[in-house]
Amino acid sequence: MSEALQARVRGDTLGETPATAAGSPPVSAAVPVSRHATYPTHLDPRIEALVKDLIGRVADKWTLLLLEVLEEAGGPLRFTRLSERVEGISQKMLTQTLRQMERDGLVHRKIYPVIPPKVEYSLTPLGHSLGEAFCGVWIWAAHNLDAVEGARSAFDARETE
Amino acid sequence: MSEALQARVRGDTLGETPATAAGSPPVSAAVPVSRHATYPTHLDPRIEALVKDLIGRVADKWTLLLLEVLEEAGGPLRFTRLSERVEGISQKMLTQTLRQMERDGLVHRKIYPVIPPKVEYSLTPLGHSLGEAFCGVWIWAAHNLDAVEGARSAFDARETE
DNA sequence: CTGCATCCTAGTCGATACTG
DNA sequence: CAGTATCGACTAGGATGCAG
Repeated sequence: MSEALQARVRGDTLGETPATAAGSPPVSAAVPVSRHATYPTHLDPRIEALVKDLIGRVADKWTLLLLEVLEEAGGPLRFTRLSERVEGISQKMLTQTLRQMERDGLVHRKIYPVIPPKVEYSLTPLGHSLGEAFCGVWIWAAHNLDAVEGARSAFDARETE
Repeated sequence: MSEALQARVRGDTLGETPATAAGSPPVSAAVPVSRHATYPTHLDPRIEALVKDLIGRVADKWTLLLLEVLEEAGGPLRFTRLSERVEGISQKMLTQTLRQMERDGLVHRKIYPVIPPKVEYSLTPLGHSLGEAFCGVWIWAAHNLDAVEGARSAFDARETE
């Protein structure tokens, strides 16, 4: 899923996109979920590719969960607190995901040079805005859970017959 | 990101994922209602889990791409057309993703009993609505590409120093 | 044309052990 | 406490070959 990303990270020339919104106002969020049949990304196939890539990365399971936990917490959380709240995550994945999110500018990592170590993680404005953007999907999911469950049952029944 | 899904589809027991199994009515556990107040899903931790799961599945790379291609096409597309438009997808993944989406009620599969075979795929209203929900994320991604790129460069530079 | 079955590999995740 | 390092299990996903 991340070939393109990898390429970009490595420095390959894949078009440095100057931008989608160079001069536009920063991250206004309010989940626009618009109505049109066509997508808002017909700008440039290159940008589209990057966007897809970005989405793919950001739509990772743990990223999503961490995003929500941090959003929910409303403030900084320490490593251990996070691992407690995100049930089922291994500390490896926690570290890894946090690093990625930090790299992508979604979370801020504050280190207190004390013993024992203390590190606090919090959402950056960017991270927060992403959380809001996902709100639409979140709502969709909550709203259409039954529909999906139903479709699935129907499908499985059809298969089994 | 979709291990859990795969597992469930296969019928494995991979502890963790709550019983979402297709036919069985949701297990109503007497779980304390959660405490947060910021997200739109503070309905029930159970639902939250399902929603997370659902999102995890639906946020898959190929699903996203197919969703967009179908959305963009505005009408039914044949298997081969799809494979042409979603660059880089193997036929295995195409079939697999399509099946999953069909199972989840996102796409409709119309088979013409002719020779050679002809099958058309189109978005169901549910699938279309999901596309719209993702619109917010899509916009966020397009809008914040540079921010993320920047954050990443900065991060990498910091690491390298 | 559509799509299932098979094989095979690269990457991913989890558990464990160790350190500043 | 907050990680890093390592190893092993698992599997997503590409390539091929075949069938309806």
